[in-house]
Amino acid sequence: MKTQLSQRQADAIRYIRNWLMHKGKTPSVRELMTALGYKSPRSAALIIEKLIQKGILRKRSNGDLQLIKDIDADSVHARTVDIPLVGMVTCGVPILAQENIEGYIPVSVSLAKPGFKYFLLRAKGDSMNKAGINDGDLILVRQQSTAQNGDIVVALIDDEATVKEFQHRKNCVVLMPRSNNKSHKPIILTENFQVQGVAVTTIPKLEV
Amino acid sequence: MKTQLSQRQADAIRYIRNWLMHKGKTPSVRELMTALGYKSPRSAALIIEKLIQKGILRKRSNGDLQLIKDIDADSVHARTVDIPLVGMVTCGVPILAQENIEGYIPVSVSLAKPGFKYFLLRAKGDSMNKAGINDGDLILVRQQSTAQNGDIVVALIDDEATVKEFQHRKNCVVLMPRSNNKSHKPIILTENFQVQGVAVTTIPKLEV
DNA sequence: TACAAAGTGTATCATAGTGTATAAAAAAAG
DNA sequence: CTTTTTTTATACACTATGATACACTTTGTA
Repeated sequence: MKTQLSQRQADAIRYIRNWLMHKGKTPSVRELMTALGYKSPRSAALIIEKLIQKGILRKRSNGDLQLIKDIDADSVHARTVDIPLVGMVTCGVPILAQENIEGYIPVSVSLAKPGFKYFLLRAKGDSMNKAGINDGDLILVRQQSTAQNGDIVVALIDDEATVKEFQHRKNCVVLMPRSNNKSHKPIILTENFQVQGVAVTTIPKLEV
Repeated sequence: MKTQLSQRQADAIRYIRNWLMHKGKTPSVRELMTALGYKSPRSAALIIEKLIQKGILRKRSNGDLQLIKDIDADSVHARTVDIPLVGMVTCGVPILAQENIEGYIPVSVSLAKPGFKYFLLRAKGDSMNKAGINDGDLILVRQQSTAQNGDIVVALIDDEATVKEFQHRKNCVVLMPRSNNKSHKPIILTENFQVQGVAVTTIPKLEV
């Protein structure tokens, strides 16, 4: 399988993959156009035609595009998707709102699997250091509103992104710290609260 | 192999090699024409045909030219080895596959030591300028699949040869940019990915 | 409901650059 | 001089790109 791709075509595939990951659909011709630096929709349409011809894209009956044989994450050819890095959480706003996103970091698709939404969160404090999460680490979080007992979850408590261990009790939810610092206390919540996501991996602090 | 070359043919090879090293492609027929002082594209095309006939150039299936061997390599006193120059990376194929090699460039054996495999790669962008690697520089890479923390490695990320600093963390691998441009982000990968090689030297871009 | 605005994919035509081919002109060799 | 080789001047087909237009769908609003 030796598919000769031009630079533009490779850029297009990566752009489409990211768009799929974050918005759940493929970009329009004009969005691809501006993203690739073209000035005519025709040029982007031609790129798409070429990719369809090469069997990488497919056009469904309803006109939508589908990315076919892209996701083969072998160890030699690493593929990545851009995951938003959430910095400070702004009050009263969804955690993934534009104003909370500091930037996008490429993450291997073997960590951030297409089909789910992820974000990266910078850990603060030492409330989870027994779980290997220390101040400044990056936490890769899969966005979902449900959790199992023992999961490390991200929750919005008092307009702050909190990382704790999830424990569902008889009629309430407890968020447990995992720290050797005794000053951190469990947080007790009612059952009808929502988690923002579940931690998948942590990346030790990157000194930049 | 004593290939007798006319002056014009030798000039053409030098010109083509410079284009390969600095622009990453072979010149068009008309550019060769003006460079050699011809006034008709036919003349330059004839030169190319002759060089193909002598086995110095090769025409690929897609029409691009490839520099098979370099004239300097014929000179006995020059203690050089021909190192493949890798251009666009074809997806799903080893980085040193024939279709990725634009040509061969003579490099001193004091840099490319016999016993290892090397290739040359053209740096793109400014993501490593703090490490002294700037856009357009040629990077001499020793081919190997292991790396130490802090090594400047070449990896295949999203069908592109990426040059970054290698950092192995607890449960993942991070490729760090070394730039004073903040827009470059680290790339987060899993442990089961392979490095293509380690940068040995960089050859700064020269003006043509 | 009706209508306007914006966004969608697609098509048309023009332009510039590409490699290549043809035949005439010029130069070199006999 | 004639013959052969090299160089020139064009022409042709092909590709990539750009500017623009057209019909269609969605969406918000009156």
